[in-house]
Amino acid sequence: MKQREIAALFTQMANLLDYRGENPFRIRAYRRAAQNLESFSGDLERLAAEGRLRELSGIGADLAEKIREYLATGTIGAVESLKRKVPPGVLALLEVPGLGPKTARLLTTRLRVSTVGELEAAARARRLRGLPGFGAKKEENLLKGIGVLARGRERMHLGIALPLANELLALLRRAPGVSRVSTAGSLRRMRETIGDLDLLASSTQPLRAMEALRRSPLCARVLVSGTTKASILTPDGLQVDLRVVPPESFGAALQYFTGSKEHNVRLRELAGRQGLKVNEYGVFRLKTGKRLAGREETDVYKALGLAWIPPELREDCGELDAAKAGRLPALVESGDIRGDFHIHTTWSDGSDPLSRVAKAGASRGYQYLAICDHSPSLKVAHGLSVARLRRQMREIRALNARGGPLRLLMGAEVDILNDGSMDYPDQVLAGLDFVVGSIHSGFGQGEAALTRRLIAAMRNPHVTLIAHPTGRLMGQREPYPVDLEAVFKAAQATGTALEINAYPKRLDLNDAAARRARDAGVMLALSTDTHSVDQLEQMTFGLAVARRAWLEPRHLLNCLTLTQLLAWVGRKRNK
DNA sequence: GCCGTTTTCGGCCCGACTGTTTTCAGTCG
Repeated sequence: MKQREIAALFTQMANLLDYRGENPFRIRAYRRAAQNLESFSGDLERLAAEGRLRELSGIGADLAEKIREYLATGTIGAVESLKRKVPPGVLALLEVPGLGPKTARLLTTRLRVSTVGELEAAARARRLRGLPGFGAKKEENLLKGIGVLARGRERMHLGIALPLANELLALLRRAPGVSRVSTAGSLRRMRETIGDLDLLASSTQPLRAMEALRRSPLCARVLVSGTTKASILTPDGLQVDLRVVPPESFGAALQYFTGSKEHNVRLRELAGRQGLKVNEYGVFRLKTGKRLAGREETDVYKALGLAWIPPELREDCGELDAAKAGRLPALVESGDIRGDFHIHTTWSDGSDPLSRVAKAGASRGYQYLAICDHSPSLKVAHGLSVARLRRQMREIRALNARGGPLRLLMGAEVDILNDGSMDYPDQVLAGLDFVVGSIHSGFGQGEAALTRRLIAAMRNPHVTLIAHPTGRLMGQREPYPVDLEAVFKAAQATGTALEINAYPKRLDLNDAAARRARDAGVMLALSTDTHSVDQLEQMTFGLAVARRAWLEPRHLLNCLTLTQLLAWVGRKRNK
């Protein structure tokens, strides 16, 4: 996680340089480097040790040296010395929405304001409106910005953002003149958390679409509203940005507003080298201004000599090179999913009985569901004693005997105990079709001990899958420390699958880790950790992680047929 | 400060909205 810290310092550097009015391209270089570091999922310290930092895009000789300096000393001298040259509160002032470097400079030099608190006081005392370029309105907007800052700009997870977006899209679809609508931004890329909700519509009457949004009960406040874009705040304080474009530009706008920013910058550079220009209205020839594409997103990419790139890949992580070379992955799709693992029922802490779960799985077209209730140590979840487990197995056999397209697998989510042993004896595990190993206790043991526990579980021939390998709960619990590279190695060597838990607060493994696991030759599995039948739908979120991790059907246990799956489980046991 | 099918120097993505500056600067994405 050192890359996060360094990214934050590079961003500070950019802000400080910006405040001082330095070369904007130098500033951009710092911002770009920060962004790339932020999303870098590999082992930065190893890269540094091998002298390969400059392989990262946006990192040249100078920034590589600054990264090395941070890894060695924990600080970057250039950042520290620049901080000493500006008034102390500048970085905090720049956090205020609507307040940029120029305004910060004006405030600190002309009014001697150096903290957000002083700024608020000055604004309330109406001392800003005398400044050049300042009026009553700007003063008021800065106060609003301070309010937004104070409330904190929380990112929401996909499980909340997606239903909200669908509701707004339905509302826009009904607006007069609207022909097409779509999500855009990080939501369309299916990032695990969303900052602002970006929506796109094509319409011949854009103002009517804006009006529909403004009049919706989901609009608590209008932030901006022009002829092609509007921003509102929902009652929960979430910002929704709507863009409306004419139908002939829908594809180009969709491409543009989906991002990521880095992906788009690369795309435009690519266009420039071909004598083309890309903006939200289309692809144009620079010389003649002739429009080559715009109505469909696929045509935008095609005009640049590229295959259409799935939104989940648009993070400037090699997707443009792959598209150019025709080597984009054939990403897993929902139709490839043949079953779900890690399902809870009323036998432990689930709220639906086996029969109902089986019916729900069948109606999703699944071939199999692994029923995995808790093991005895997890008392709060009514973990099953061996005797109760055997009774449950009898019920599963009886349900399977009725026939039908779906097979229930006899499984269990078995606690990995503090010493790395499993919460059921081996002969009990041997009688199950599918065994999920989980850590639910002893999170504080430290990285070495936790890693040893996971590896010990994987060495048990009956353990099929390790659930939620880092234990994180977004917004509630940090991941426990674990050496994932060692875990990947052991998973590959033992033939144990690792879970991508689809519960939207977990998404564990996350996209970056799942991609590394794939590269290490590990088999992955999507499971919803369902506690009631409607949660089977959360497979959508797991699929999003898988696609962002560049996974194809061959990388996922869920894409095997029942026969193949049972053979896969058997191979480990017979090793 | 980075980077190279046009380059080791000279470029570097592009446009919307707001407020106040009667023609544009600042901020944002």
